[in-house]
Amino acid sequence: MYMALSREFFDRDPPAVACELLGKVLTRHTRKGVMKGRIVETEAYLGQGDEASHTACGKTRRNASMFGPPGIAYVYTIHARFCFNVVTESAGTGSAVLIRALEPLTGIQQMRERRRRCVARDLTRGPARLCEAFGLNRDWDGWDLTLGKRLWISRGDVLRSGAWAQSSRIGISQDKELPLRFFLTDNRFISGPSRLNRP
DNA sequence: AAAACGATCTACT
DNA sequence: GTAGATCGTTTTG
Repeated sequence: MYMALSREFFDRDPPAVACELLGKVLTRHTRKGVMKGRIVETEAYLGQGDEASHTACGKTRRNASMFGPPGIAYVYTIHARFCFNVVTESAGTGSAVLIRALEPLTGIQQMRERRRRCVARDLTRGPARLCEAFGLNRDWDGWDLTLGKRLWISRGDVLRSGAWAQSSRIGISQDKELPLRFFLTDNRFISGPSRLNRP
């Protein structure tokens, strides 16, 4: 069967984890059955030195779980929606990877029920959209994703070399461009490329 | 207590 | 491509 990713997998620098999460499978079991989605887009947030990270200004009630051990979830609200991250590196570092888009695999009916009136392609294309489809909210903040229980991430397909690409971070003003965003090339469920900065 | 803000989405052009 | 919605969290007075 499919094994949950280990704590060691997440106990590395965020860009490495963000890159290798591509192709992995997010699974959630509910009373209605199982939902699976292939991770196709991610974004790394470094620790406290990173201006764009929620932990840049230290620990608050909202971001507390981001200072926890690697492999636990950090779920926060933004614009009346939720976003789902996985904590990376050792406890106290404050780094994480944001899951930006999934390719729906199984349990699509269940996802559609949570996301009425949306076209199939938009079901899980975007960080807040996938949270709605999977029913992820602040209740999941701090959940240990290495346990392989009701919500976890397992190995997916073996990716051929060059199946992924990286780009600069968007949506934040910085003096330097950082290669922190990753996505599977030629996947129709990524949200990024149409919105990325181009020369 | 009030105001400002944000790792976004939808609808519409 | 973008204006407007939406509301919890943090910051400010």
